[in-house]
Amino acid sequence: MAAQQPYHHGSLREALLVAGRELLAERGPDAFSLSELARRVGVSTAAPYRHFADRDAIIDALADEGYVIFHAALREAVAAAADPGDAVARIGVAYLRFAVEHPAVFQIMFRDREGRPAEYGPPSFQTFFEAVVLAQQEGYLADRYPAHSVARSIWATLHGAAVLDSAGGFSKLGIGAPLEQLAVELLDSYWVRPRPGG
Amino acid sequence: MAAQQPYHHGSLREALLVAGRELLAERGPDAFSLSELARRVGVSTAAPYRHFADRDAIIDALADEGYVIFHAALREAVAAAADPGDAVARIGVAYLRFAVEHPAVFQIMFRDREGRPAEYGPPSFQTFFEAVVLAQQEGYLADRYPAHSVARSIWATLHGAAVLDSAGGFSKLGIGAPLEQLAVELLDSYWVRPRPGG
DNA sequence: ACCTGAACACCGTTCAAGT
DNA sequence: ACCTGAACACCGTTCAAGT
Repeated sequence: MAAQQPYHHGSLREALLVAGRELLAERGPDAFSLSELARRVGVSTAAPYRHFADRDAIIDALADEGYVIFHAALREAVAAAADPGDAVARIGVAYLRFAVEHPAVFQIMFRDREGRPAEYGPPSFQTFFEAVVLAQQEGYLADRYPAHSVARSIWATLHGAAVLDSAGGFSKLGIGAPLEQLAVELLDSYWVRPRPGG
Repeated sequence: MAAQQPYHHGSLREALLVAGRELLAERGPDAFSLSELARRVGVSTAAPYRHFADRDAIIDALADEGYVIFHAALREAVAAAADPGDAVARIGVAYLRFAVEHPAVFQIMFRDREGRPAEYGPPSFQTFFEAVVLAQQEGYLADRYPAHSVARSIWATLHGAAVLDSAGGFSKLGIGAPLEQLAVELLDSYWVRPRPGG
């Protein structure tokens, strides 16, 4: 029911991102086609180049959208937490949930890329890091190593689980436990005193 | 100095795998081109299809080679270990080292794929699992959760660290510590009694 | 049985030309 | 300023034809 498109699309950049989000979710990062995207938006294959440098630039823009959603999810987890230990635990669940619910976006967020190395999705890691610092201070997490080291270990555990799980690695072992239970088992070894409700 | 190739290559399958290993290491999985591979081996672009169903089949074959090397590395780690706790610790170092030394192969080994879900690189996970069982029995690892759960958590920690590190995530934090030190910090929380030499 | 040559559909990217 | 049309180099894959 869209009206006949005028020669100038008007909000092509927006339209490319909206349709791009869908295309990425449908096809995954590897099969994400710029030509297909242009076709869906009803524009020539050259048109997107007026708004993005190349294919990678669009994917990066979609990754940026992912960082925003991801970061919001982590902040919600912290906001809902009863105390610093609970905050770390809830971030764990949120991390896994994000990876399962947005597998393609999750993949591009942490992919390696020339001039844009896979990062921790800052400022998300910063949010997590602060939660770890507080949890250490409250005695929930060991302080044998500095906070950045502990944060890195827990982050790696969550990231590894997210990658393997979203890729089907865990289901291979016949484990279909809910994310909450998985998160509890994954982080179990890090607690040095019981969490509230743990 | 290669002699003029006869019409029948003779060992094309082998040659494709050898050159494929190189091409994969040079370009990474995404830019791995079947045409380029055929060109390097000095054969028409259609020739590889006599030996592999498609591009994915060659990459899968290269992943299989990766599994073999990976598995050998884990077994060497176990063989060199002083006891079950040390075996788990050494597997950790071997895991990280493999990811750093063979980043492209590591990526395709654990990639998601239709009909070939990313797995733990069995039988490598089995080797690791057995080491965890023994380490639990010897009291090095907690037995609050069953061995498969503990093994999964440690595996996730190593996998996450390997992915983030080989993608440049860790260097972002300015941490250039050697792999051995990184492995020690990553696995620190899992030990419930000191390892030999820990 | 194994490989070539040529073709097809698709892709990312560029650029002169249109509005 | 923004978009089209047509082109280029490249890709994966297929298939009749060659040895």
